[in-house]
Amino acid sequence: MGHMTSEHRPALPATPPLTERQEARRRRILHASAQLAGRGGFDAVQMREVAELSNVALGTLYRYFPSKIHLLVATMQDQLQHMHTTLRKRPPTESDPGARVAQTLMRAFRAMQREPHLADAMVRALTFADRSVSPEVDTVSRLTTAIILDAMGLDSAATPEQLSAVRVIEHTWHSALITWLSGRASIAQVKIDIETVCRLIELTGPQRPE
Amino acid sequence: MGHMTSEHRPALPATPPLTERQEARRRRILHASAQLAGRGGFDAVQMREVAELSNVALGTLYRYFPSKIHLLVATMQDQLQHMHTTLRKRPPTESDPGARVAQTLMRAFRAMQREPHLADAMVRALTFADRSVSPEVDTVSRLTTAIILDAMGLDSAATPEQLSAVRVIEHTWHSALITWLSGRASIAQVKIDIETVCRLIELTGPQRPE
DNA sequence: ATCGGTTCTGTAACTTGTTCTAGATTAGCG
DNA sequence: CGCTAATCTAGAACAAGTTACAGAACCGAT
Repeated sequence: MGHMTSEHRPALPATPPLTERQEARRRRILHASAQLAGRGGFDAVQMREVAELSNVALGTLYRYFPSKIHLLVATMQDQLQHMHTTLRKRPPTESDPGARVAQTLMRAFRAMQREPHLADAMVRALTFADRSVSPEVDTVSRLTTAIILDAMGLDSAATPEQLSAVRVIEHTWHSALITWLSGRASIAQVKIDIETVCRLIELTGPQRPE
Repeated sequence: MGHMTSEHRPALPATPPLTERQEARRRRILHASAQLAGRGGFDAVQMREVAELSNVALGTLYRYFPSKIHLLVATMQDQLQHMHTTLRKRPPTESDPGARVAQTLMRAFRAMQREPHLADAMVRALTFADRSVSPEVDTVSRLTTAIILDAMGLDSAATPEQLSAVRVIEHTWHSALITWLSGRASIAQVKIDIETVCRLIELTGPQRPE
């Protein structure tokens, strides 16, 4: 009896609909994860502590998130959603697409500077994830791409070259974050790297001026 | 007791000279690490196995490499040295600096395709490393920079802009590798990303004012 | 309200990175 | 050579991620 509930299954193996209590549990878990991560970074997110803090048994935690990496990547999804809606409220002011992307990424970067431990936990999990987490990491990647494309302010679809540039920007964004988080690059350095890579956008097949 | 010779300096610099047997032990450890990594990637490098395979006690292994991450980053240093000398023997044939860098990185990439498990172990360790491994990761970064600068064929010193471009290329290189290793990007995709980012070099010519 | 299957809980066990300890071995030096 | 300090070995012990399992609680359908 497949009713017509809003159920699209393009990718994931049909997430069974969660009851209210289950949704609440999921929330509590993600909240506890972000809280612990914000306090002490990747290492401070200990599965036993997450379970206790969210009033859930350890086994249940693992039923919701099959590994610590899954949990932290899901936490990043959550935070990115917030970031995306926040950024949409105040679109970048620059006129150049490249400059707009750089401005947006620097805003995101400043948000991370406010919670460096949380950023550490999420980014480390993201880059450490192996194939078993690919779908979730891909979701994060798509979110990041959406944020960048938003910043570019494209009316029409992006060209393949532009998409390549966006992917390179994402690469630089993640890797620059890592070097900053591990203390091997300064904030100024990250800024320069972001601005440098955003110049790629100017190079690519620009939207034809009308 | 307190002799003038540097004894247990908590800091980085002066590695006390190793005896021959110690040098041999270090070699055996690195060899065992690469061997296990080549077989099954990051997870297959288990400290107890490394110790046994290199005929060294577990405590000794930890004296030489204070963590699994340190060990794998050192393994990467080792492999990169090889790669550097190998690449030097056959410099890139392209004429454009950007194309030369892309060609060189694609060669390195093909080498990794021959040992994907080893690449996995090394790259995952590199990006997962925290502050305690910063000096070692920095060494790897300097090696990579040297390879890229070599490929550019610079006679004189690079300009700051060029150095920024090189850093962005490094970011892209690492991150693209990760997406490939975790199965989220194809080999062709990585190639495109490398070629895309290498276009930055053309932008930053030292003898080009505009 | 009751039944049957699923989910959740509490807890123990297992895995692997890391630390610690006591004794054997080695290196450097007079 | 013989001494002393450093290093190495073997093994236990600890920490945190992960798995396993028995019983309680919950959900949906009858």
